[in-house]
Amino acid sequence: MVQNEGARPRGRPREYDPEVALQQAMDAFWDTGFSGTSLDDLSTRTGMNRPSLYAAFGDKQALYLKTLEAYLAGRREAVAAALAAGRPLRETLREIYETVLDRFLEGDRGARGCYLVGTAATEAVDNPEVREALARSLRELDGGFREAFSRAKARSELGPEADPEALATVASAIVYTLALRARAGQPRAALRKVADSAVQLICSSGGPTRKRRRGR
Amino acid sequence: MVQNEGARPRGRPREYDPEVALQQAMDAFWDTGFSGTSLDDLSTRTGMNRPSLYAAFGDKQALYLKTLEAYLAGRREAVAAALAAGRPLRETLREIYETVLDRFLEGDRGARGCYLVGTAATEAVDNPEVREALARSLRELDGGFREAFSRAKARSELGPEADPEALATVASAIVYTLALRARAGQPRAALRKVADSAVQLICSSGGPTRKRRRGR
DNA sequence: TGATTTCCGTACTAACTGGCATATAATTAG
DNA sequence: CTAATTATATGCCAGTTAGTACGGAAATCA
Repeated sequence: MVQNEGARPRGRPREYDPEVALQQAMDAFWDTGFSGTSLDDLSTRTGMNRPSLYAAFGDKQALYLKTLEAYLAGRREAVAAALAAGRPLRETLREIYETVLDRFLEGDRGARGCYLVGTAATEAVDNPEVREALARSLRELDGGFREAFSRAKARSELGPEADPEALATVASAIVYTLALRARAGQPRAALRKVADSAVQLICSSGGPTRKRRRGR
Repeated sequence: MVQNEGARPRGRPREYDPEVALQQAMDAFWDTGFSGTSLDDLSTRTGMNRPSLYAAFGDKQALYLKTLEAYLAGRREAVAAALAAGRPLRETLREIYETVLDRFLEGDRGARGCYLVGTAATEAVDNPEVREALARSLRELDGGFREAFSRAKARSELGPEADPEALATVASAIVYTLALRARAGQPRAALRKVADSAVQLICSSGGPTRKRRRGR
């Protein structure tokens, strides 16, 4: 709302908050995909009329790409926060999965899973920019998990034979399967069980030097 | 082509093969999703004009649901074949992943991953029938893997502590991550590495009674 | 006050959408 | 041959699509 130093810009003030509107546009795409969401839908959900949408975000594809970036930025932040806490591997993984689940299960019209899985995957074949965003997203999540496993290994929470790269691909695969399962309507309890099984499998792998810390 | 006992049906013969046309329609949806594929697209890809499409498969959604079922049937068959061979767990898993990868990487316009992940996931929030098909698909694949792990456990390829249910969710998660990665453009070698890491992790879990059969 | 800047709202366009009515072609039955 | 049957082909429909032109509204600046 307030601009630089409270100095309002020159002309008629906007009646929307660009960040809020972007989030609302994302919600719309999240429910019905890129192709399945019309400008009328976007207009309704954001409360902006089409010319304003254009002025603010460009055409439909540009708007969609901006929502993708916003989503990625949010996830990046969440993963970084989980890593920064510096807690044991098990807890870090659990926190990431729990955070992710919260996000996947919200939504007025039912659980929607991961935004990328639900919308970008469909568009990726035909649209190089979306495909690149999807690829970047996969690399980022892999990287985050790899970092977690590397640290755990350095702290001897994992044995010397543990392969952070390999564990990271499995750990991120769990995120995507949770996304799909959420979208298919599976209840939270089932999803949590999936995550817990995976944490168990991952943390009890990689050699004999594992810590046997059961329960929370 | 040939009908029952060579007896041709009454009127003008069709100029298309329903099975081939269904496959072609599937290819179209696979590339651009349900909403992103128009009846014109379908008409072009199948070589059928719209009235023929309607007569053969019903409306767009009915056609799409039929392609989903066909895809599921194909995958069911492939998994059953891999299980029926009765080979060691490692080899069974490897075969399933290799089969799946072949399917995910084919396509004129680039790798397309899993049909369900690429198309049904997007539609699942808004469309109960698609959501149900997606849920069914997840259950089926989980079930197939569970069967594989149960058998392996019975043959002492896995230790008594191994949990077939938990392993199955991880194993199927790998399939979906392969689908996403393929769709994001990752090369076959990278995908194979993902699969191999997962096989390694899965097969070397679950207690002490594991067979240490390295390499092929 | 009036000029300037920025944004909003209506209404429009040309193209495309899913679906269907109708006419015609190709085949079998008698 | 004619009638009946089944498929294809053309073309239309009303509704929707993404995108834009244009005039008015709301603010600042002088």
